[in-house]
Amino acid sequence: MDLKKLLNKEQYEAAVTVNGPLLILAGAGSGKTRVLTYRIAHMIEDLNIYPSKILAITFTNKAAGEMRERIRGLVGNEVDHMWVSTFHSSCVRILRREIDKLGYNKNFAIYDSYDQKVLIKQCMEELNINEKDITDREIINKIGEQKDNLVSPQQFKRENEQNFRLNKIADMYLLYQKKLKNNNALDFDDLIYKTVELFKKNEDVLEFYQRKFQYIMVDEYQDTNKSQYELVRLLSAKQKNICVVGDDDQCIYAWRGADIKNILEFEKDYPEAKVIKLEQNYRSKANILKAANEVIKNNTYRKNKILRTEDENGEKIKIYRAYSDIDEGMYVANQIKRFREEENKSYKDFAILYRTNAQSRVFEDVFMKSNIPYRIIGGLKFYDRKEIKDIMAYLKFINNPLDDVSLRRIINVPKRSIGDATVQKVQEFAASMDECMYSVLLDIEEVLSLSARSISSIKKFVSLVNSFIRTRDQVSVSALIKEILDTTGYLKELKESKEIDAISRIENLKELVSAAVEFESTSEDKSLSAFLEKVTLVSDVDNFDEDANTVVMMTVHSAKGLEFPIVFMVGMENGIFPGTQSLNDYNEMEESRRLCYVGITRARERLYMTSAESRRVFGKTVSYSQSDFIDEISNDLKEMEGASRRGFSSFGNTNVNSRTNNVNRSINDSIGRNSFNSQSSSPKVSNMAYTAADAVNSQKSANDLKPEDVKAGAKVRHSKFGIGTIVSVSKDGSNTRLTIAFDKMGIKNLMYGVAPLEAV
DNA sequence: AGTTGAGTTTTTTTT
DNA sequence: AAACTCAACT
Repeated sequence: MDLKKLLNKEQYEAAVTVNGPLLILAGAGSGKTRVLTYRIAHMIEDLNIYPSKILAITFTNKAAGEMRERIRGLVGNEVDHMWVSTFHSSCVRILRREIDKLGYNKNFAIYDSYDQKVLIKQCMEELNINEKDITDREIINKIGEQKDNLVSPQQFKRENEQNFRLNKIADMYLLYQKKLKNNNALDFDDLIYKTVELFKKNEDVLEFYQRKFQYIMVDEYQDTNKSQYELVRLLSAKQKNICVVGDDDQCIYAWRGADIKNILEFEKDYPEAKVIKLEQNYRSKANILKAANEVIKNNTYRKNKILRTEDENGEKIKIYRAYSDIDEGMYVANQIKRFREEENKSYKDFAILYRTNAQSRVFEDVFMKSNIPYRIIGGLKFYDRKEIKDIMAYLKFINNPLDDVSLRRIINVPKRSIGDATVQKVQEFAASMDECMYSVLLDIEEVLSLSARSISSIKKFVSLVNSFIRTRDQVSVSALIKEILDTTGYLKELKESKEIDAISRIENLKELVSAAVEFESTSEDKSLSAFLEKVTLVSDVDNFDEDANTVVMMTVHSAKGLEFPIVFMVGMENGIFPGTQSLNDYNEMEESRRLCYVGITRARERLYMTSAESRRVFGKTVSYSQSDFIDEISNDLKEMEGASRRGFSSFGNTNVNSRTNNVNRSINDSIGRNSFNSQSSSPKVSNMAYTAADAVNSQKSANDLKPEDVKAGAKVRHSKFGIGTIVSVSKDGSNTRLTIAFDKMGIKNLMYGVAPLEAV
């Protein structure tokens, strides 16, 4: 293979460095998948390395599938002997073979976050923990954090016995793990944690996999957490043929335990490591790339790296400040229509990227009305729908009858007169015998406190599920699903139901059957557990089909690894992106900025960044200033788009009618924050359109509270909150934030120069 | 056992 | 604004 012709100098260097530790710092769009693909092909074709000795770990199943196909294009079906998969899938594959060594059964269930929550609630009940004292979410997060960091329940308990709250959570962690094991189930974090545990406790098993995987590659290394780091370290410890690829600037999963240190300190872990930087970008026009560089350089904790391109500048980045969230949506819709008419673009050329899933709603409404076909990636997934979850619970239980969580979900669905009270008794009896509920159901007569009627209902249920369990290995998954739908009466109940969405639910169930049929025709392993695994571990992006001709909407997180000709980053407002949580936390702010960097670098040709002066959040109207990230892009790279606003004539118009003024003022008053400070506070933005907002602002700056009056201890009057005392003053960029304790209204955070304040 | 209604909470981001 | 929870009522 003539790699020198196919790759640039750095890429070539990276592809032919096969032995020893290698860190590839690959900027966005620098062709790292290309490098990895050729690297592997080179290993197989030129160096005659057995494909089965190579392990390639990617971040998503989609990335894995794509890489596999690209390698197949180079080396043919040899690729099928290689492991190309995500951390989670690889671990499942290992655990399916070895987990009995940890005392689990090989057909273990994988609990998704829903199952996890149910089990946590059960634990809370048993330990008498009130939701009001510690929320289930806090507990789930804390336990997840421990698993990401490889802290066992025992260790966590030992370390926190002094702390009342953490000690309680430690008890929860202990009980939760015990229950998981009783249910023969692992949660997402366990998949990694237990694999590491397996390797640490069974040297022979570790050695086997060390010998098997002599060459290891990890993509998106910046997003690995401690447990994933440890897994890779263990596997590569013997051969040290470890190649990691990543971009510290794209680390956006710190909240999930991703440790940016893993990449920044790779050279410390492996002093003999070779480091190669890929800084040549092949994706975006120069202006977009420059903007990305300008934004990210504001971060301090990073490797210095500047992306460059030989491509032309291209269009400037378009900035649009909408009047409202709906206006923002219409603006985007109009741009899409215009591009289609004037430049002959197709729908699939556009992506709408936002910070949170909830933001998709407005765009859905607008696009629906404007007849723009769209798809949403993420949010409520197909497999999260109630009817799908019900049937999936049947399948999970049939596959693993120890699974009490699934059993409880299906035992009275559809209605078969086994009420909560009955289930509760069974559950308690099972707990007292330290057995799973199913085994109690099998000998239901032993539970003395049940009525004859309950017992007969349960017996019917048991014979029903037993028939499923018997046919489990005889029939295909799709046939099993159909049988469940029929013999349980689930479908019948839906058909007779008067509920409005019954029809769409039936449609969804049909789709589930098709999904199973599709699985049967494509998957090598056609077993029930393979199906369940696939469904549980597949993310929404994995199903993203770039050929379907629709506009696509997703979070910036989901967009990682993807690219689009025209990208709209919407909701670019302080309070959303960066979110309120980030505004006062340095690390969060840096992560937000990295996320912004990821968003910008998704664009190939055109980038739009839009915001709105007012929007509805939680049913309330709020107004946020334009994102500081936009200010970080210099003026010669961006231009303000059409300042046309309904209700205003805008350019240079400082003559604002008083009605508008009052409306804006009351919005600001109600949230104690200025929506317009960004423009007025950035004098460097010179050639941008003057808007009504500026007039409001200049008017307001003439308020009665003089700069010398702004100090802690000073008494002030607010037009709405009354008299208060300034508690603290803090500079935040070009804004001055005041914390004021009002006599009647409590403590508020307000912005000086914006809030209607006067000295007292 | 199931339904209604008041009250509460939700938003980060995902395998 | 919508979804969810909990309790009191049929």
